[in-house]
Amino acid sequence: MKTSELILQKSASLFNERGERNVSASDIALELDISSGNLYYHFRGKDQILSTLFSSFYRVLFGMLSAPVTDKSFLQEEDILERCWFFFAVVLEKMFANRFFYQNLNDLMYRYPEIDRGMTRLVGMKRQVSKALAAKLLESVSIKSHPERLERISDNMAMTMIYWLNFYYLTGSNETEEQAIHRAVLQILSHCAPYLGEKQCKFYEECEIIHAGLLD
Amino acid sequence: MKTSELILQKSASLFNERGERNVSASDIALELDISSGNLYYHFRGKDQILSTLFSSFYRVLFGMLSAPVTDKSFLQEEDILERCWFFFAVVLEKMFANRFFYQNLNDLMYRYPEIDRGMTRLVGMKRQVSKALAAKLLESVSIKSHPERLERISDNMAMTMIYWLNFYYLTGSNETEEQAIHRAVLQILSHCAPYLGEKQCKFYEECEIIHAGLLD
DNA sequence: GTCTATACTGTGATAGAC
DNA sequence: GTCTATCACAGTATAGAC
Repeated sequence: MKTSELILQKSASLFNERGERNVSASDIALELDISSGNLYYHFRGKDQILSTLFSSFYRVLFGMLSAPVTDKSFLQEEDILERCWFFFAVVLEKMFANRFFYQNLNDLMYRYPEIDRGMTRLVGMKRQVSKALAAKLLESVSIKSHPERLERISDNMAMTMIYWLNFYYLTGSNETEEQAIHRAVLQILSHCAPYLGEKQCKFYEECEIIHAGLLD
Repeated sequence: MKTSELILQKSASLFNERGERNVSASDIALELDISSGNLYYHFRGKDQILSTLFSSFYRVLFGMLSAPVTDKSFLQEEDILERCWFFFAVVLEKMFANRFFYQNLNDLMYRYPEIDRGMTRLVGMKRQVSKALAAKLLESVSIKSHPERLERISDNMAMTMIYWLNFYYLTGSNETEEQAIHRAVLQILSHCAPYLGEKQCKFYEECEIIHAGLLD
């Protein structure tokens, strides 16, 4: 494996572990058993490592988030709730692998205009997608007459997508990655739970039961 | 006003503005037109300033959060939703004034064991209070048989309490402090909205209307 | 590509004069 | 209490040898 690839990989894992601010260029070099001079040969500095990590993260996540609004068939499916479940699970998995961006969101956006712009766009997509999915899930319910209600719900979904893993960490829980992600998906969908139709409600409750089972 | 008081006050406002990590002891001294030597006479360093700010924040917020579970009469009131509204508004106002703690929560908890312990306890209280309030608000509804549903809702409330202001900032909104806080309260209460009784629902909708009016 | 050596910077921190 | 040095150190960055 190429050194520059190794640097990116190790940087991401150290950032996740200790927080981006608490990892210096020398720390990364040290952990990889290379000299810091070598590291600076491959990247102009920590800034560029971060920038590279972010653009690749941005590209992938943006693609994932676009799917439901781009792919016409997505929203038409019979089993829309199941599709939502998988959609959020995949997105959250990607976010989890790069959770250092979310754990220090404000600081990173303050210091790097590039991350600021990118994250703002990603948040925009998250809200847009949440709104589209919520609208579909709740189309049979009578909140159509309350547009601000729908917005309230989709904003809650977007916020949960972004912050649930942080929050869950705060509660001192130490589940496996898989459990944490499933729980997060459940928590996102919970915003729609009171409005679900009978068949969808059944699926949602099954998810709850399966998740409860995982915790034993 | 005493210099040490001025230091604390200016530190908090700079932390809110630029993020704690981006403010050095010399920055604080500079902004106050005092020498950094003078600052170090009053505090052992930035650590101690932060520690002082946190203990005072912790003491006040913990007291506020305890009220509903300590004060027996709180949950017995007729107008429980109104009381919840004021409760959250007061708590959020305090949190807003010290928002730098929440904007860099992970990093601060990673670096300062004291903040870690304190914040963990505060989060615990937030969850406990949310649960008690949600249980009261929803007591007439049939989710009593679904204890995990109640937990889902109260966790959503606690998460919203902690992260809504961060999220709202991400959406690029630039409301006044007052509007932002009112919106946050509304968003917290929205988790209970689908389960409210007729009379409470009316109050909730009034809040929505008033808030919408504020935005014009 | 990789190393060693070195220089620059910002921040944290203290001593001693006033 | 407040100031003016001054020091120590960590993190960033570069030059030049191999």
